[in-house]
Amino acid sequence: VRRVSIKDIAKAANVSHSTVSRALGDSPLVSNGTKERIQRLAREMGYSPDAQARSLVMGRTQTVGVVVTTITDPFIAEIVQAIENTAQEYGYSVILASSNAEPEREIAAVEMLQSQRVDAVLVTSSRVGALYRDHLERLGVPIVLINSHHMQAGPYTFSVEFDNRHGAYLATQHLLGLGHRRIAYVAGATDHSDDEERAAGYRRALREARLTLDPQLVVPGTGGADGGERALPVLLALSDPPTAACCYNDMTAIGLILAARRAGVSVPADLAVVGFDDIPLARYVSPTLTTVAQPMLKMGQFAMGMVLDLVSGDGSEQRVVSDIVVQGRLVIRESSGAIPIPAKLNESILEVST
Amino acid sequence: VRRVSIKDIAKAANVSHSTVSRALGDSPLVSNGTKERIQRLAREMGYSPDAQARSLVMGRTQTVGVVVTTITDPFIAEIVQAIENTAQEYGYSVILASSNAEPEREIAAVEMLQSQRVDAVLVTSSRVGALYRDHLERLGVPIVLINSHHMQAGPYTFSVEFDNRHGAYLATQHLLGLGHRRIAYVAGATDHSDDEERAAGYRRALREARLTLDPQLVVPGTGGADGGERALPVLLALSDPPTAACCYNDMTAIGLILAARRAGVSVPADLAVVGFDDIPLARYVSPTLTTVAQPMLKMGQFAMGMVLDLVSGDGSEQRVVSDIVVQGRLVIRESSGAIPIPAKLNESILEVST
DNA sequence: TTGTAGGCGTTATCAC
DNA sequence: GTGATAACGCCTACAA
Repeated sequence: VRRVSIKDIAKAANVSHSTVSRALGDSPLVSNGTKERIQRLAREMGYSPDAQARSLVMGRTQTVGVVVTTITDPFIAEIVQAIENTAQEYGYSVILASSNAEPEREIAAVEMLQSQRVDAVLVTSSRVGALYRDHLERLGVPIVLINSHHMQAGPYTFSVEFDNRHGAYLATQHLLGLGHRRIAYVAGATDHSDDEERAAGYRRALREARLTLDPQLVVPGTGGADGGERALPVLLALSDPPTAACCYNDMTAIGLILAARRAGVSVPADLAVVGFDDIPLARYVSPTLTTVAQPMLKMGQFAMGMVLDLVSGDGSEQRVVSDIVVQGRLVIRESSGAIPIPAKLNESILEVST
Repeated sequence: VRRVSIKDIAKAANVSHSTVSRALGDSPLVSNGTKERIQRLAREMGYSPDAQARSLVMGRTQTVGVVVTTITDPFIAEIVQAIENTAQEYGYSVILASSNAEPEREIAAVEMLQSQRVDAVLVTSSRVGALYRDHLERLGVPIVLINSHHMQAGPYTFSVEFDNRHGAYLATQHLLGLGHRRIAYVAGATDHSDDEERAAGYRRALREARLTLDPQLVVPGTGGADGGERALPVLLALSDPPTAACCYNDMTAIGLILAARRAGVSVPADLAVVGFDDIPLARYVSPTLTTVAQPMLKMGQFAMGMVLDLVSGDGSEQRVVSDIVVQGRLVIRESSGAIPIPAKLNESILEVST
């Protein structure tokens, strides 16, 4: 059962295949009569255009590549979902490639996407190594980095990033507003730039409140629940222990809360806790977790939007696309001890020119 | 900066483009000298083969389509991850299409995949409508349905399914083994075949234990946490309330546990609870949740493995591929009141011929 | 308004 | 061993 091509339709309609091509493309150069006849015929014969053949002559595939570390990360999944939705809306297909954070697989993925001649590449949450960056740039197609810290923008590289600093600032400010003066910061993995940015937001909030930074209140973590669990005894052992803790992320906060419960420390009465990320779990732990939510949906939409801007037109003109920084939103739940009023703050977008 | 093709390499190497094609394909028909020379040249010139052009002549794209309702579902994400990993391993690319469970988008997705000329399609967790099935079959490529209840296998359609019945049987048996005699079943959404199968497993376990089925012990739910929350008062109001509950899924179980805590009912002392699915949350609620884990990784691997079997060869011979049914594994945690010994039971595979 | 011819980047089938 | 040449399915000048 061979596939039906425009030539088959041409034969059946007694016209040339170019006429069929035009009719299916709804060209004005073909009479309405034959146009309808051909379109009906195409439908009846079960014609499906061959995207491969089309891109070969058109020079664009209407396809984008999405590189993720793992689609298993709920964060990334949400972003990819948004990307796919917008892509579909504009007639683009999405090729998914996961790297498992292994450099060699990341490179293999890029090469695969290159062979597939994708019109653009979107990369999420990659700690882009210099070497990898070179491979990306060599692609010769626009690249949009999402929450992937790129040191310097290349000619093809653009970015959508989350404002970690401001997010942590909001979280800390929230605790300050509740009257806390001894506020700890439980960090994530060391030398992770996300963590550094969040720590900076924490410090800024304290500075603004004219509090001196007590280095003892900043304890290391891991990014996982164990980090929070190990942090609790360290904090309790302090001569002047904190009454609140701002955590690198939700899992750290959850670890801290679990450890507190076991130690008989009441959250939020004895220790108020805020997390970061708003993972699904956050609304199911007890107490439910106050945290900073990232607008994954928007980030995906913006990223794909940038791609669409970049690939539209014939590519000759210089494109004017700005990097984007999105702001988070504080989600107040039980763990911080505030009256849980669904807050909807600062869900604005800050644009930064390239 | 035009792309470099084999013709460009041919010019640079003073050979014909066919020789280049052969050299790059590592054909034995070309002398080692020129072969190496050409391959080096290709690398230096930054050549990347054009998958479009190749598939056009080869008749296969080395590409599969994956249709999901939403990649946001951690379950589906895990399966897709496994699919992508195996696909990558065998040199296949995956095109992702999400339907949001909307029929029209599901059809649009299938048409897109058809235009992309994917070699096969994998569908996860779709409640495949008859209409949709027709569209799928019309594709003319093998289709593997994962946890998508397909009434009857078509010539191109194969399946990988989870044994819901056996899973619920295991869960219920576990509660029986702990001495419970009044065991409730909190259902999911009505007319969902997963739920029906799980309920059947529950009934079977009770029957085998020579217990009469009390219809009052089977209460409706929603599939979400609210279903479990609403179930609790219904169960407590019974003249002879249950001492244990087997839930349609983890979210239902978690809802039940949350409601129990608020009502002062101790879990597992007053009410033992088991869930189904082993979502990430299950190990973080308190008490941690005893549940039935589905081997998502395996399901993805099997599914992609079937695809590889189906597309290998020249397609002329009849393929012998069996539908697959995978078994779950009971994960014993705190909520059922058993001593939490990591159990590794029944992780076997049952094959059913097509 | 329609048809003819060429080409997109490959691989495959012939000759030489 | 290597080189012409013809596909694959589509689009698009150019010609009629």
